[in-house]
Amino acid sequence: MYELFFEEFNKKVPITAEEQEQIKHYLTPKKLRRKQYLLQEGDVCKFIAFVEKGALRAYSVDENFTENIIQFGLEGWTISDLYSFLTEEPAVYNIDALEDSELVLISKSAHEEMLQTIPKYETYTRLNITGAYLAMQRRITTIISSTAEERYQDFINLYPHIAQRVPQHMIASYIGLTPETLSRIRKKLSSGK
Amino acid sequence: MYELFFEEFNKKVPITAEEQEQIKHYLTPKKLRRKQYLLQEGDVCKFIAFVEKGALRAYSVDENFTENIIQFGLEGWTISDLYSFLTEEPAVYNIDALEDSELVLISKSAHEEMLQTIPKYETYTRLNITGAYLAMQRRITTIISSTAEERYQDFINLYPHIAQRVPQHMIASYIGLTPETLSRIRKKLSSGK
DNA sequence: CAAACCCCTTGATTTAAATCAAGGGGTTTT
DNA sequence: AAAACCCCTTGATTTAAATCAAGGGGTTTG
Repeated sequence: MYELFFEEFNKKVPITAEEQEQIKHYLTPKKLRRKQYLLQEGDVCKFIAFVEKGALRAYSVDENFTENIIQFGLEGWTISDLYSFLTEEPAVYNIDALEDSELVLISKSAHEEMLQTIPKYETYTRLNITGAYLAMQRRITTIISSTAEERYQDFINLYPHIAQRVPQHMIASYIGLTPETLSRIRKKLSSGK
Repeated sequence: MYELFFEEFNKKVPITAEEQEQIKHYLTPKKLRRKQYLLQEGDVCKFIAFVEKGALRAYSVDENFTENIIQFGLEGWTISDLYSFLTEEPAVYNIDALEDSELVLISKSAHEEMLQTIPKYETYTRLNITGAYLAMQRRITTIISSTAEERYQDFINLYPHIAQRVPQHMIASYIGLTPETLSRIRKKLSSGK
């Protein structure tokens, strides 16, 4: 139920069995069916979600109803609309499941209580958000200075297994391309040009 | 010398005069002249820099010697090659001053000691990196789903005063455009089209 | 089992932005 | 004070990617 969560936690901050028991009280398991929403835009985001099993995505929808995927959430990853979570303003992102999934949710009050009472949780959170920041910085660097093909290559190098679990059109959206362009790039790359 | 640093610190985490004195021991003031490097790619980044006064930029250089600006650093902001700082691998970014500047540097050892001994410093760091993450997430959302004009508008809305302190070609680089394109957008926007 | 849906690819055309070139004007350096 | 440099703009052309359209094939639903 929380196996992977504590495995990842211990990678970042080793904790005792006692601390683990303490933290468990703040965690809420949740299952999602494929295509089921975890968060819809306009609602306040009231949790941080850790993915024990499955795959999620976070995306915004623009005025042409185009979905822009900003984040995937696979096993071991954390996903949220963090701005909404922290400020309690309405979310701008939607989050739903790409396959049946099992999550560990941390509510706002649990989050704040643990920050106050469990120093290793604050360290875990700082390291988590630092890792997310670095991933995003790297991503911006790539997006700003790369061709479409380079973007796809970079994505595949970074996440070799995601392509098998996520539709091509979602990968295209995530890296800022159209599905047709991605299709042409894939053809070109596979024919060795 | 550390006035703005503690002002920003207290905004995030109020600290006592005693804690402030304690933290002061870990801080190192530094002045940079305009165009002077703080960091060059290939060197390990050994500090986190807080900008008391002035303006800096962080950028990478691609194989065509094109500079891609990933971050500006104005008063009140923190700037570093964080990946290099944390992993001690060679930096991929350069950081230099756009005007004469005064900084507060935090070395790796100071950073780690304060994390261990001053809980409010860990909170300050977590809140800092969380803010940076949210800014970057918002930026990725904009870059992926906007036209060139929308990108510039968004930049100007977010940072109305930066345009007066930073050359246009650097703003163009930061938002992923060429100077010529930015110039045409500015002309179009100012003529009310 | 058929209809409906979804994913992906391909071709043709359009378009937003890049690239290349040139020049005006202000600032900095010698 | 002049040369050198830098910033910015504009025009012309090219190009990478988007858009539009169409269709094949697999999966899901009724």
